[in-house]
Amino acid sequence: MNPATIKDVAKAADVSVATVSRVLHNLTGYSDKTKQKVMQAVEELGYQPNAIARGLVNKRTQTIGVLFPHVSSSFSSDILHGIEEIAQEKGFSVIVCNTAEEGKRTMKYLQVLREKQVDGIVFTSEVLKDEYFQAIKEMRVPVILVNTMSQKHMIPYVKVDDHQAAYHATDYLIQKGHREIAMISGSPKDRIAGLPRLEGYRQALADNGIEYIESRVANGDFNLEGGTEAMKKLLAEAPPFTALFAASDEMAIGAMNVALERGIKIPDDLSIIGYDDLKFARMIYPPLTTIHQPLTMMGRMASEKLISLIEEDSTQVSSSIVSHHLVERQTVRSKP
Amino acid sequence: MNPATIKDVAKAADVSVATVSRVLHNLTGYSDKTKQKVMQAVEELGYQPNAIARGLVNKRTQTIGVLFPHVSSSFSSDILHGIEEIAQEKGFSVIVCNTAEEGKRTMKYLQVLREKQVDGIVFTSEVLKDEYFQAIKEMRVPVILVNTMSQKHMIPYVKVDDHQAAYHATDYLIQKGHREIAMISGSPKDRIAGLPRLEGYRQALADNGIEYIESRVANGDFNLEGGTEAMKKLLAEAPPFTALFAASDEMAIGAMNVALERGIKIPDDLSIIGYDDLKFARMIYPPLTTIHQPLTMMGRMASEKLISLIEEDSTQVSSSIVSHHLVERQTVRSKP
DNA sequence: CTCATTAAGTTAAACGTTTACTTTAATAAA
DNA sequence: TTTATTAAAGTAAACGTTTAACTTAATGAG
Repeated sequence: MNPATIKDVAKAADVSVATVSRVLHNLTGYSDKTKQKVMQAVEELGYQPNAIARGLVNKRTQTIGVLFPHVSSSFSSDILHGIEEIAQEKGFSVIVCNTAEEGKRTMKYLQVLREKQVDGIVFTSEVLKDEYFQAIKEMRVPVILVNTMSQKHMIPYVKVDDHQAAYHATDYLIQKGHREIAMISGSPKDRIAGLPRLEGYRQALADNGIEYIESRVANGDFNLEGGTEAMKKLLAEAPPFTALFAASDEMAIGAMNVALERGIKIPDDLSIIGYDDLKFARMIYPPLTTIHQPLTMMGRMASEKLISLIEEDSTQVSSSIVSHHLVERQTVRSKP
Repeated sequence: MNPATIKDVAKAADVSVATVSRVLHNLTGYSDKTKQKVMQAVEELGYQPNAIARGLVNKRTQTIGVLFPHVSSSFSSDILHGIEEIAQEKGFSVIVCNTAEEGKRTMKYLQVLREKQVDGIVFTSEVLKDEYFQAIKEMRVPVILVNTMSQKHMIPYVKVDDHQAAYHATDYLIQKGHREIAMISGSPKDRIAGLPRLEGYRQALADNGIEYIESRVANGDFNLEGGTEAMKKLLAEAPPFTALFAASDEMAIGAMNVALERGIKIPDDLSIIGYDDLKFARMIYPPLTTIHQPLTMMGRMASEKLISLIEEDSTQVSSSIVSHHLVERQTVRSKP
């Protein structure tokens, strides 16, 4: 026996499907008695509405798609967590899409999401290519960018101000008395997370009258291995430094590990500040001082914005720069 | 102008919708000439099929639902990664469902998944209550369990043998010459991940003629704080020990941190082995020796099994015990 | 030339809802 | 009593596909 449909309920309650539908939606146009009959039939048959059929007529699926470059990173999953939380609260489901490195599957996924008629899209941590923008535009659903942005197209985004956050981190080290400050950066070609952090660092130095020395910054590609390599390079080639700003926690940890191996004490011999505040930043020893990005909250905000765009069909775009904050743990200390 | 439908294509190509549908599905019953016309119309109109409408008639949505207790844990996201990877390869989308602690939202989500007509369900890391089982049974879709199992119901699962893995970890310490071995466990009430690991530990001791001392095991609830608390308790109350088996990496790290704070050198003074091999196990210093659970692969396997269950409608259940392995890093050393 | 076969195509029902429109009957107002 | 009003329902179209059943015309066999 197949699952009960609204027709079965109607038959069992001896009314029309329209009436059943009305009862189920709490509309008007039926007596208390009919309502009882209907409810009883629903109960007996274990009826559950079919959202697919509903979606077909409403042209609404109550589903959003979320695109990530790496689903499994701690980073993405924190954002996802926030998105999912709000979505479910508001009656939406979320389809996760792993676009893989370089957005290899982005176009493919965009098409799937279109065919599946999602009501909106969250696009995270990847640069929004023109091609993507066009595809999304054709779908005529709202998008919201998280942890990325587009200067070319007016699309609402949620992100922290990387430049400012990097400035903050660097300035913090300076306030602690450091003047020889190295940096492990992301790729300067990355205009979203790479360049701005590098520039924030430079600006902070400049504003404090500290000379920028190019050999004091090394690119670590945001990951652990990159961090250790960059640290080794810095130790070998850069003029001595008493503090280090790493543009990601992973790189910070890579750097800490080589320091540890070489007997460089943290924070006594070297102060380190990271960026991201991933879960493990507080797990390592000593716990990492870092820039906290409120990822879960950013996910929530994005979800909320997107859904209001969907429901109110409002056309106004509003982006949010969410504020980072610096969490002081134990890897930075004042220079005497 | 609304998105083009198959009717629009039919009109533009001057054929019936049935014909369009057939050429789109590469069936027979049309000439080359018509195919050209249709393809051209598709092109011009930018037609994309509507999966919702298709789902309604096919009774297939090409979508699976995945239930997790914590979406944001590194643990879950590795599994999700594997699931998503295979799913997309096979043309399925995945809806993520965060059931929250204690499965507070599990029933609610099961209902959503039913209404959305998912074709199958992956249920992870949570005990399958009777209530859940009934709900899923009523949906008449295949389920597969990951990282959990049910002795009561015959449902295929993918997991490692926790008892055996814990035995392995403990035995490894013993082979390294340790005989005073403490354990930080999960809750013994947890029959999936808690008890079996504890029993694996006990069994390994027994098989090697080592007495089990109750005060040498402390419950750390699988998380960091629990790990640090348990470690403190052990240090204070347990008879001295030279090695420690922690039933999760997080707890292992918690323990390592208190060791570090108290000047206990790892592995010189104390050997530690963890369980899970989360991403950060190799990031910390010294890198953690631990039991590797192939989470991504488990996700892949689950996805594959589920989809074959969906597609072949085969009714045979086959579970997989996947093999863990011990990854030797730098937190264990032989006792002289 | 007739009949069967086949290829190329069309028609229309079905999937499970929602909803605009219509009908029916009861009640109230005049 | 007649007419308007209202509440309680029913009817049927629509959403965008797929597909079984049917039609038409061309081809070939006998």
